[in-house]
Amino acid sequence: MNLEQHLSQSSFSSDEQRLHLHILVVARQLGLLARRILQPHGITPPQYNVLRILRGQKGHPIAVQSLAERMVDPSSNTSRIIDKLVDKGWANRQVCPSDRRRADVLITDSGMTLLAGLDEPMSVLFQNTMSSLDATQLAALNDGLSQVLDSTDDLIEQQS
Amino acid sequence: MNLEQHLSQSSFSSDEQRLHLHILVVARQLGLLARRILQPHGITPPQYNVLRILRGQKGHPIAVQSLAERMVDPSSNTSRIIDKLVDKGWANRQVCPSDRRRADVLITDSGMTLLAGLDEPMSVLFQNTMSSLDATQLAALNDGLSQVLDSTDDLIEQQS
DNA sequence: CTACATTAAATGTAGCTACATATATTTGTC
DNA sequence: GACAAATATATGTAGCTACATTTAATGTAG
Repeated sequence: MNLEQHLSQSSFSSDEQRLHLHILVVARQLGLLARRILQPHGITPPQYNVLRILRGQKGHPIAVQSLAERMVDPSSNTSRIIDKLVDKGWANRQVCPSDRRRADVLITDSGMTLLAGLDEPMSVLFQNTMSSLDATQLAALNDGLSQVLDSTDDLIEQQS
Repeated sequence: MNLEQHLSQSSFSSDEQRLHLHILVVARQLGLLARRILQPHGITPPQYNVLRILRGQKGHPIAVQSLAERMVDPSSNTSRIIDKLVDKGWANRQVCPSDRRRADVLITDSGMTLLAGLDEPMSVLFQNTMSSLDATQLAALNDGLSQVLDSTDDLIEQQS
């Protein structure tokens, strides 16, 4: 089932447009599959993303702003994502003593336990979705998307 | 700026995970750029997606369900997207006489005019974001993502 | 030391998705 | 023809993003 069949469309106006749509459609499917793994554990993809960043801090607290920079979806909503994590006992938030505008965020033991149980199924998901690609293709896709990321970064920066 | 820099992360656990994140991050950026082109015209990406499908019908009405199948984000919310298009005068909806459960949707002249003005800037966006890729890379990316799409389709189907 | 600008985080709003459910209509079975 | 199953669409809800604004704390110039 190629993109044309997936969207019931006979053709696209250019290979560039086709790639654009390919990226959007595949991203949607990957997000959907991840969501279904996470949902039974009561966690959403952005919450999982934040929790993984917190674990990567290895005990060092991190400010909300630095968290936002590392997220897949860096937005001004990081505060609200953290609210949910704190509500569920997976993270801790406290005002930074040296700069009381800042909020230091830390993962809790409960959060670490949750992540430990999710590592394997998520890793299996990565393998399953990419299983048809050989090492050469994997590298070519990563390289190509890295170039596209550069272009989009430039275009987004130009606008600000 | 590669993915590691973009997410302020030193490494990933596998090339598969790196590709997974690459796809999500690039999709987000492409969506953001598209949104900024569309926003001044008062239309959102999903609304634009639906309107383009309606134009592709060349005057033939289409049912909500068929529309949903052709969308990048096929969801149960197509009705609400159409609500917005109708409110803004870009589309028409009327009960299908032969099956009154169905709603036939058509693009209006106003909708056609809107799309005509958006064709060029959107096409420029596709070219700009993909400009660093040569024809071989474009083909490799489209082929690779097509394989991933197959895998995700299989995995999603298994679950239903 | 006061006034203004800057910064960090939180909040308000509109629009979106995913999932579940409700409503209305048609189809199929007896 | 009545009635259950299936179908097409619409609606309810929680959580999400993008953008703008607000609140609180810190920096800085005079």
